[in-house]
Amino acid sequence: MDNWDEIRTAYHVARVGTVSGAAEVLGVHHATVIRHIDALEERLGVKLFQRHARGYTPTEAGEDLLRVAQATDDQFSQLAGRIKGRGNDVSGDLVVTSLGGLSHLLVPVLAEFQLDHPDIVVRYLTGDRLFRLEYGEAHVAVRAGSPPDQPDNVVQPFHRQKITLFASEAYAARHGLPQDESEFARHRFVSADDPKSRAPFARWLREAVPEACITFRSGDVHAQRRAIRAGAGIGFMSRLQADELGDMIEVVPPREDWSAPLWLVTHMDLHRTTKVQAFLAFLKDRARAWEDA
Amino acid sequence: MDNWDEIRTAYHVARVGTVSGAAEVLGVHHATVIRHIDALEERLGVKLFQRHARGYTPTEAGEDLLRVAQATDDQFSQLAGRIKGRGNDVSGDLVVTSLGGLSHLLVPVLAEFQLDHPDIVVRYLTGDRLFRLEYGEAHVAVRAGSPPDQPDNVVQPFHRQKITLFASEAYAARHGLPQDESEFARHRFVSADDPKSRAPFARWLREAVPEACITFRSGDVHAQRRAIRAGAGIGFMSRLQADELGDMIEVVPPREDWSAPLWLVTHMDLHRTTKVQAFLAFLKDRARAWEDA
DNA sequence: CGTCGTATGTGCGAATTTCAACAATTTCCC
DNA sequence: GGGAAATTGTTGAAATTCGCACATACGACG
Repeated sequence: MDNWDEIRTAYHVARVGTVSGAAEVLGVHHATVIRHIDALEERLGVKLFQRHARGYTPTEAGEDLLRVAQATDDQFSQLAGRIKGRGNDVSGDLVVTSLGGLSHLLVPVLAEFQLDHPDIVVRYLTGDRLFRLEYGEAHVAVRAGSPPDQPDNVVQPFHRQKITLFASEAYAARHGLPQDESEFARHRFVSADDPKSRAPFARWLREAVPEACITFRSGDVHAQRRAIRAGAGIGFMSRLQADELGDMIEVVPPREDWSAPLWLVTHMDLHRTTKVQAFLAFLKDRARAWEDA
Repeated sequence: MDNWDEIRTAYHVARVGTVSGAAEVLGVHHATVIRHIDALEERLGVKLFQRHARGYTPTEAGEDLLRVAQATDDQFSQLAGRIKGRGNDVSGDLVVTSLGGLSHLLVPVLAEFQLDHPDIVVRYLTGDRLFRLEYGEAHVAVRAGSPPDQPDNVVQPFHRQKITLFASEAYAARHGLPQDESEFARHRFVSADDPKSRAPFARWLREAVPEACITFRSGDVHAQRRAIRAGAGIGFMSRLQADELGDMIEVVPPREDWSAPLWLVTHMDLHRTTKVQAFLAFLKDRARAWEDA
């Protein structure tokens, strides 16, 4: 039973009772309707209508088709309503992904956004692997570093974190603070575990500080942060994070070339939807407050 | 939501996950599939799939469509099965119509046919108006008189009733019986109420018998029969009916030109179905027994 | 009884759809 | 890392479908 359009044609003929009337409803020529019916009957091997000069009267098979097609038409109408409506309301899942290290930025925003839109179910995905927008794994991704260049993704600059070296007050009390770069060699540092990290501040650290001074390494950003907080060493952190933790001392002023830019990435197909647009607008609005920090 | 074929295409794409795979299943070119999807998405204003090099991943809207279309496909498959099967088994309604005067012939046959085919529901329609095959009011009609010449109906000769004049024994005892036509004028006759009846025996009666002698007239054949039986007059009846009633005297031998031929009429569209064919074969078989009477 | 309005049915030209081939990209696998 | 396979995307050519005009038939209404 292929060719659903012919079923739809037969359905309207059964409803209206005449080929001409059905043709008018369908917006096609009545010859087309006749040909559809003939083709469908030939394929089924059963007459669906009895032809007479006053119109088409459905046979038992035709009435059976009428019932089924009526239900189908209802189903499709509801489906169209749902689909068209879905584009214009903010509901369903909103899947956001980012590197785990950005959760302190995103989670409060996500929570507030969910409060504004109760029909939304927020799913915040983080992990070591990158979740891929092109496979529909997420609606919005926050990426760091060099601008992503996926062809099907729409990328926009988001936020530039002010990043610099921090030490805890406990560390400063014990080891003092370096006054300039020449004193770095006698301090301890906390850094990422990955020696090939392309983050600008990580590259700077590899050049400015002897490797032996990096005494605490972890692949997890949260663990690094806790280590700095606990006085394990001096390490990079954003000002926002430092403010939040409290008792953190800014070792040197922020440098522009340390800060990794953040990018908002959405898939082309989803970028236009009001749900995604609503979230992007909300996120950018909240991000303006960060700039003042 | 018109163009059901595009929904069907989208359904298969959502099922298989790739345009190429869906195209193979559908037996069309993959460019066709792409255009269907594009057209459907444009009309809905919402993306149904996210495109990537590994295939098409359905969005929420696409998954919604998948569910609905899946159900639709099931429904249509079942429908096709029912419709195709219906052509080959003897079930459902069997609607037979005839003039009311033939019920004594048809009812026993219909009852026996229903016994042979328990899935059949026999509906026997009689009435003063002719039920019209071309409007689907009946599957089979038994017509009398000149061969019907409807273009869409298939007509076959059925049976020729042996018709002649009968009188009840009570009438014969009271009035005697006419020995030849010259004595008709002093007898009483039972006939149809319609002075314009074109039935051959009715026309003959109008010419052979003075109108004043027709003392009992009724539009209902059964009433005429009862009147003859009650001795109200001499009247036309088939031999079969007379045998059934008993105590009837054949006034004159049957004449070939009195008997109205019966015709079996079916609508072209229904004539080929096994249900109708089964009934026609059954009816003709039983009719052979009448010939001997 | 004839006319008119509405219906189905059919041949032919045009428009839309479909097909075929090629290009580009990604992933898988060695 | 590199080649092979698979998939999407695009453009011109072919085929199917569609629309128009006309023929035909039937019922309603004076």
